[in-house]
Amino acid sequence: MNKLQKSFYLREDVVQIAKELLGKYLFTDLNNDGVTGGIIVETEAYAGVIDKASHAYGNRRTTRTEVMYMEGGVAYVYLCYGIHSLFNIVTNVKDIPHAILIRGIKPVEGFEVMLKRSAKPKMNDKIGIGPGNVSKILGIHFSQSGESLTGNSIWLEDRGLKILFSKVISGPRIGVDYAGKDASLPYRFRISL
DNA sequence: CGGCCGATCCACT
DNA sequence: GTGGATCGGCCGA
Repeated sequence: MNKLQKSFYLREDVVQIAKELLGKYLFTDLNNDGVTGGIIVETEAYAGVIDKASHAYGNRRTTRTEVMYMEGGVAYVYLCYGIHSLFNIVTNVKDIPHAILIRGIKPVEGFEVMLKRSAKPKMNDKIGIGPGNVSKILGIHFSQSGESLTGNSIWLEDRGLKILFSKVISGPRIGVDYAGKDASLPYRFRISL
């Protein structure tokens, strides 16, 4: 197993890391349900205090956003629209609140458990598409915000899958119209597998 | 302390 | 293509 180590998350270029996350494997082992996970196929970068789309814009610190100020390599999970837990990966060093939203995975392990969590009738590659669905099928809850990504509950692996940069589609982020000109930054990355 | 609203999803037309 | 579900956190009073 080639688990991504702390050093991967501590680098300063959050946009670069967001791109590199495509093709990496995201796994969870929670609630004694066994290992579940898949290949990351869509990400969005949130570039900290200067990014109006980020919860940490303007160095805003609250109980919720404090997790983003932790040293890279932890999960930032928060509730959206009262229903969905959205899973983010915190990067950069302590006090630099960078984060990457995982918007989609392609399931590879623990199909039965993920299908059950999704409450969908049948399995397909779409059950992991959408940031709310990612957390849902992986069993991630916003109470897990701050959880380490180098432990045994939630982690990432590099299994040697190569992504052609020519196949990576970039574009503006979703649902951030309120962010002024930052809304048009090409911080969203995805691939089709 | 109360009101507002969001980095969404799904069922329905 | 559209609107309803649903609730914790943020902000202003």
